[in-house]
Amino acid sequence: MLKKKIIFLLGPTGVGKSAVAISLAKKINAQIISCDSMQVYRSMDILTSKVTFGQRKKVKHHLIGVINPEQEYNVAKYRQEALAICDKLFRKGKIPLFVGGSGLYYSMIVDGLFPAVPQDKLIRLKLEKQLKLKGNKYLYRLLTKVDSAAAAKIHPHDARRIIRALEVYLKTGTRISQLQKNRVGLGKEYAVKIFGLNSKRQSLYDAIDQRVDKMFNRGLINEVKRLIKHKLSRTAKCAIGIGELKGYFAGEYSLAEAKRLMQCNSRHYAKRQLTWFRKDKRIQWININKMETPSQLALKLWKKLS
RNA sequence: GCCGAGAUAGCUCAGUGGUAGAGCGCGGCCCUGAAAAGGCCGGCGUGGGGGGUCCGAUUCCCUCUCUCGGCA
Repeated sequence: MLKKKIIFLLGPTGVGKSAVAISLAKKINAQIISCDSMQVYRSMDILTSKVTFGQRKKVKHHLIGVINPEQEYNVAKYRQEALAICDKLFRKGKIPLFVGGSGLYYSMIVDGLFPAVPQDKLIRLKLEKQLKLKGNKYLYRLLTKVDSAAAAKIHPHDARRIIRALEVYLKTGTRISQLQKNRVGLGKEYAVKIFGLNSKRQSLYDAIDQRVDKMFNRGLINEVKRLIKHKLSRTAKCAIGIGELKGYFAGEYSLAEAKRLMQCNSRHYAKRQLTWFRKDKRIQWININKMETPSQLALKLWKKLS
């Protein structure tokens, strides 16, 4: 039986994945599935550097602008939706091309998520309250008692992960460290190709700085002004640019400073993405050295698909 | 030209007669239902040049250069 092809194109923010992906998709009759935790939101087009509608007409893009920014989103939802789209594409004889930079989302598609233990609002609230009252040391000690393996992996300051681990234990009576062993990723029926796009650090940072400049020229300020009239979900409001511009709107600092902060935070983000991807030895890296066009890069990738 | 202040990490600046720190930046790392989030680790240095005092100078003295104020 012929294996089902799935292709991933990963890389840090601003490296130029989108254009390459479109060019590649056209060559191989693929459709693009975004692998981006922020582009799933509507009304955040400039902010998250979505590809234009015109470009999206050339190649069908999935999971871009499908969620209301007032709603929360997470990996589990993403995985479910992305895999459903994958199946649909296979039935149509199309190749799914995942494109994005959200390392966790990528990893949960390829390597799987442990059996469903969704968030539990009540348990969460209780734990968050305890965190405020008694501090993270208290919660960490609690975790050490119920799941020492998880505690060993989590830093005592990392409140978010401590809470999640406790939540899983309190809800199911099973340790998260135990559950994490049961991951089901993409099976043998798939032929998976994973590419990473990267460039020299300085060029990447220059590109990021320029991209933020362009966002402002395209009307970022108005977009964010419109956006923050609504009560954004705690996931949506994490997009780089919202907090930075809010500070400016509140008169805490100048517009130039807001821009500087955005550039700085985007660079930090890109650096963390690279750390995440670097350890994944399945990724075939394509380094952009010269003035290669997206279609030239796509051709390079295409040749490696053979 | 005169007077004053200063010159220390990529930037802004502390500090000390026994070869130096902080914040930011920068680098590395962790990551399983918030992931553009959250957390951890790392000082990356010809102390402006030259001379002197001293066992020893980044620190004290002299001088030069430069920068910033003020007066001309």
